[in-house]
Amino acid sequence: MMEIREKIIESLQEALKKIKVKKYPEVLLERPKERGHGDFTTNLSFSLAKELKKPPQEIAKSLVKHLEARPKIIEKVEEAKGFINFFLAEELLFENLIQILRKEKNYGKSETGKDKRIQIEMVSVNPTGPLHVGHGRGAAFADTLANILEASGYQVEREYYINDIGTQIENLGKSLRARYLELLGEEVEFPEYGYQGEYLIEMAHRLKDREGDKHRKEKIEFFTQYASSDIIEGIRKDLEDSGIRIDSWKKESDLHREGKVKEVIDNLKKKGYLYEREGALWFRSSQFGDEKDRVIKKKDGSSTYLASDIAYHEDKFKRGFDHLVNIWGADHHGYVERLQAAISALGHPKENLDIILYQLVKLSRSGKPVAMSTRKGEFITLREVMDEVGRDVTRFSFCMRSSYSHLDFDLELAKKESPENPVYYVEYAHARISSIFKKAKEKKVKRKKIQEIDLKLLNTPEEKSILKLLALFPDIVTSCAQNYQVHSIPNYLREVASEFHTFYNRHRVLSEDAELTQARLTLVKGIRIVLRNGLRLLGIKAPERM
RNA sequence: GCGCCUGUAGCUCAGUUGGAUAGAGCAUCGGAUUUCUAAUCCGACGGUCGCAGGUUCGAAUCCUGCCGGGCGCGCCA
Repeated sequence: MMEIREKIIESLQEALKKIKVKKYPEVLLERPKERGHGDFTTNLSFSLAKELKKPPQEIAKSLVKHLEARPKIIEKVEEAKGFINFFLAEELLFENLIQILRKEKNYGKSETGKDKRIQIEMVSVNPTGPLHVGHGRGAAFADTLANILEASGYQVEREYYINDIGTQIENLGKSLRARYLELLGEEVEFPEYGYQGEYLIEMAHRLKDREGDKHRKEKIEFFTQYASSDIIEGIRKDLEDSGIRIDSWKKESDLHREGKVKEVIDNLKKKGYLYEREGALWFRSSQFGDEKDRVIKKKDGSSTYLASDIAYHEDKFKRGFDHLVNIWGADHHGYVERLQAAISALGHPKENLDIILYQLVKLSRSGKPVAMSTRKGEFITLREVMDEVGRDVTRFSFCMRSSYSHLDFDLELAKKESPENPVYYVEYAHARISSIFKKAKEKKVKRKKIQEIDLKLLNTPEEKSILKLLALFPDIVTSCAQNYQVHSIPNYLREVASEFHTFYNRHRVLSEDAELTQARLTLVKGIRIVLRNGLRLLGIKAPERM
């Protein structure tokens, strides 16, 4: 479809020359929502009206006069209330259908990001507790976005950054130690900022069952290490079972061990962006748009989380990625500016780092709000939701909404509504088509070669409409990749499924009319390919049968 | 108090860089199948796009103010 857009824009530019307009704004084509307004439309004459001192209608009319219809592309051009509407030639849509069958798995892919390496930092939940629903949203979103970027030709690496050091992790270790000693019958005070969740009690049980009391005298480091790697293992499993791929796991502790944190601090110091005050070392982030300067090394000599994070991003750039994308929960938004400040200070163009925030999930159970806190052990885990409603529903639901929307999630409601989840509507369309092919095989319908099939027989309004819709798929994928959004994919798939179901109810694919049967089999095959490709982007199965 | 996000049908949300008559799903009501899967289809009902101004040919979309909701404002991560 991209080429068509370009061709129309080209003809418009030629027409502009003919009516002697030299200066004109960028020609924008959009897809009208009203069917009667054609397949593409432009408001060009409105933007020209002021300069030419003519009413838009008049400009549009004279442009239309000079727009030669290109028989194989444009069937009709018309002026309407100042807009110029283009109607595509049917042949183009038939040609597109052939392309869909030919490209199959590759239909929807593009080379927008060819030869570009992009890294996505995703999930990166602190290993202090299991993944909860909120994390699940971020993970599903990030994974889908990564799929979309891959489909757009980027070389994508998905990385999980593990904050495996610092006070939180220490508290985790202290908590596990307390639980463990409790089990061994010792009286211990639970740490003030300890993690109170059930999962640590279970972990302590497992430790005791496996290794008895031999860790009674062990130092905190042992428990810290044990607890965090146990939790990481759980997270790894949760992600795997959600179909979420992580290519690389990066530990914060490694950055320290490799001296990268010190290195980056020295580097900033050399550039003159650090200063001392009240015994601490500060970064002049306010010079780069942050609201105030930030501490990078504490009074006690240890470095802050920000220092590690700067080192981490410096490391990513050194690994040669052209572009970095971080998917963060919106609760981290206060952190965006200081990190971007650091990126600029280190001499990287700030456009090379995009931080995409997804809004947090507002959780409730039967209408009652649930405040989630990993520390207090109050949360609904991703695992729980997946067990209750299934992976497909979970992923589809999380990707259906814009990442900016403050999602309401009620577990009871989700359970109740999951049989009605739109994902089944889409999957069902796919299953129905598969069933048609099974039937065709049983009936021994021979498939003709595509060149021999008369696609012009696809002439009902339902068929024409589907053909147009199918042609939009590559544009949808591309625009998702450009805007770092994913929700148009589920919405689009629902539309495709909806049009298919309508078609299915009104017309038969397998009929007495052999020629028509061939044409319609081609059409539904095209639909199936688009559904499959779309579902694959979402990490959801496309069932043959339901 | 300051900052970011957000407010669209009873509910959950779309609405493509400002476009033509604001759309889906769910819910409610009514209808459709001896046919390739009824997890389907068709129809009806449902709106002051939070409120008030402004910008312009044109605003749900941009600007300002107010109101409501979420989140963040540590030498925590």
